[in-house]
Amino acid sequence: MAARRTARGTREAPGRRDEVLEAATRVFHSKGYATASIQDVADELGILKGSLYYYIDSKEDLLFSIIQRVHSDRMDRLEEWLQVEGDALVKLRAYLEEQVQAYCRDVAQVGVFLNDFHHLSAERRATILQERDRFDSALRDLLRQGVDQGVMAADMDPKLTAMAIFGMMNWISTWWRPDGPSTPEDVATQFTDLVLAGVVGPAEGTRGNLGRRAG
Amino acid sequence: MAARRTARGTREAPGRRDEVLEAATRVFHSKGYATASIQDVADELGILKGSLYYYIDSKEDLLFSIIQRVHSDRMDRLEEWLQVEGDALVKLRAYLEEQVQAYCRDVAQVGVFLNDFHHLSAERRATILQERDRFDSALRDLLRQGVDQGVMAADMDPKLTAMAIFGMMNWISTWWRPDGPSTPEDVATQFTDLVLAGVVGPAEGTRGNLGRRAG
DNA sequence: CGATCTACCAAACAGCCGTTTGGTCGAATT
DNA sequence: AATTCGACCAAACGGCTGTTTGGTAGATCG
Repeated sequence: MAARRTARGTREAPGRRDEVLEAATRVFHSKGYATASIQDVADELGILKGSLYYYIDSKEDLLFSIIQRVHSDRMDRLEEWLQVEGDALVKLRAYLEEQVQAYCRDVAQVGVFLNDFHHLSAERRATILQERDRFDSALRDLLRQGVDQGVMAADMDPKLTAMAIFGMMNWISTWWRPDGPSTPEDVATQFTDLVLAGVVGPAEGTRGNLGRRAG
Repeated sequence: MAARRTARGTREAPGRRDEVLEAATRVFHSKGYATASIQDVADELGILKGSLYYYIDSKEDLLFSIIQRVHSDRMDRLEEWLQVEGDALVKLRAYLEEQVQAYCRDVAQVGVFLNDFHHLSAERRATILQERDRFDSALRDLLRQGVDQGVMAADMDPKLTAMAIFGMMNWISTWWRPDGPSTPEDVATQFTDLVLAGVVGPAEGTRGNLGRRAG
């Protein structure tokens, strides 16, 4: 079996540790990190709460492990997306379809990431916030490019529009359920169509005149 | 001074009690209900934590008072909005401009309502959920009418589009700050224009073809 | 002037929290 | 066969939590 060092700190059997993380993810997602107790996580696994400390260092460490995992997944998807070629509309469509589907598929992890992010220690929060800024500005930059290229409405504000898009995506974790009526594809299609048409704006007249009574 | 009954349970001096609610709202909004302690609220007011019980019955009672207040405000705005006349696009514009601005102006209260709603007792939660359903379905119904009237895209799904709109509105409480760069009017304008153009869809061709490569 | 009421303080309460320590028991290794 | 190791149990720890109780200085009132 070759050299099989069981050195301290080396995670050798990833199986059980992953089960712990998954159980904690479910518990944190449904009760919230602050409300959920170590006891709750232990119950979900069927062991005593003290036994959990065989796998974790602290409760916050458990949260960090979960968040780090989703976060790096999300950053990986961003890197891949940056390779997409085409104009701003093509890239925006690719971004939304991929991202929205992922937000549904990993709904529990994403939910913990978004809701309980601020329970991390200051240093850990800062580490992740730094990368998260890259994530946020990527969308803003894309929208700005769309305006500059003339394919999106001239009076569209990239910053606020980005917040609107993040809002509808981030909110997914609060209502979407895998056993619900809508598939990840359904959500992605509807959200994408809404935003795409939205940033382009109406064909007739200026953007802000839809649904406005003559004046 | 006429009859000035100081009957038990009658809130006679609304001043200080309101200060308590406002302090709790600030604390709950920034730390979250579960994390925030009665101690934190007392510190914000500059009194001892035991003294708080002169004004409240329990911590959950405090939360309920806050939530009930925002909730009834929101329902009041809904009632007023139901009186607006015009086609679906006119009504949607009125809805968004009013709602988005209110979500900014009462950002702390709305934040507590959305984030800590699930910490209420089961009965209280059920009471509010019932009315909240009316709130949610009002927007869904409006979108459905828009499709039926032919002023909105035929392939737009009212349920999912409503969730997208709620998402961008509800997310406001997590990022918008009164001392930030954008005014409530800015946000309302951008969000409204985005959604209005979005639900109508692009003029040329079908809705789903924007930003899609030929195939 | 005495009584009542308002708005708090001071101190304690039980209960749950995250965490630590020491032990156990079967399986794997040597 | 002896030892080590992985995976957990059992029980305790101090600390903080929400809440209660009893008291009190000052304003108000009759």
